[in-house]
Amino acid sequence: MSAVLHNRIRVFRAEHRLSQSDLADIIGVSRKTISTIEVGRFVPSTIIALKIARHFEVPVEEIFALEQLSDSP
Amino acid sequence: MSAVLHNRIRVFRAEHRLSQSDLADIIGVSRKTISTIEVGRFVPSTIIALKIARHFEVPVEEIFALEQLSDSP
DNA sequence: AGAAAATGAAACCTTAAGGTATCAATATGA
DNA sequence: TCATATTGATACCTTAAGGTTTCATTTTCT
Repeated sequence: MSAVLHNRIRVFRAEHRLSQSDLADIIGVSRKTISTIEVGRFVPSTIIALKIARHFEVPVEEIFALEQLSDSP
Repeated sequence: MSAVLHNRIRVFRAEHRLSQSDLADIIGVSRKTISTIEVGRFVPSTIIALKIARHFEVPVEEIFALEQLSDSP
């Protein structure tokens, strides 16, 4: 199941002038969660992805994208 | 972070005549993973959600939807 | 420059995701 | 009807997500 998850959270945060803490509070998670997702260390749950996308009013695919690796078609 | 994640995987599987095993193989996860997600017992990772949506050629939001509960805006 | 805000990271902990294997019940089809 | 496929569930295990807290570094703003 090795795939890399790219994200553009930082871009959307910047556009909306939100700090990681701001977004974390809005979404209802900890700042660490936003930070680790943003840096690409953790893969968020679908619930978190949907909440972030919903807040920025874009589809999930505009924020998160798969980068194909070796396996998993 | 209590939210319920609705999904329409079964509908898309039916339309595409795929068994849980079929989809599991295509996505690269176990059948149990598809089953538990479909039944709503587990919340899948964003990677799995993207892979499922990509296979059915629809946005994630057409397959997975948040159902608001008490907290978490 | 100096204070305050923002960010990345680390340690530590708890719980959920996801894997394998197996079984029973239900569909499906020849 | 009988065989096969499909599905839901269970038990057990491993690892990653996500939380809290804290610290150092970097940005940002006066």
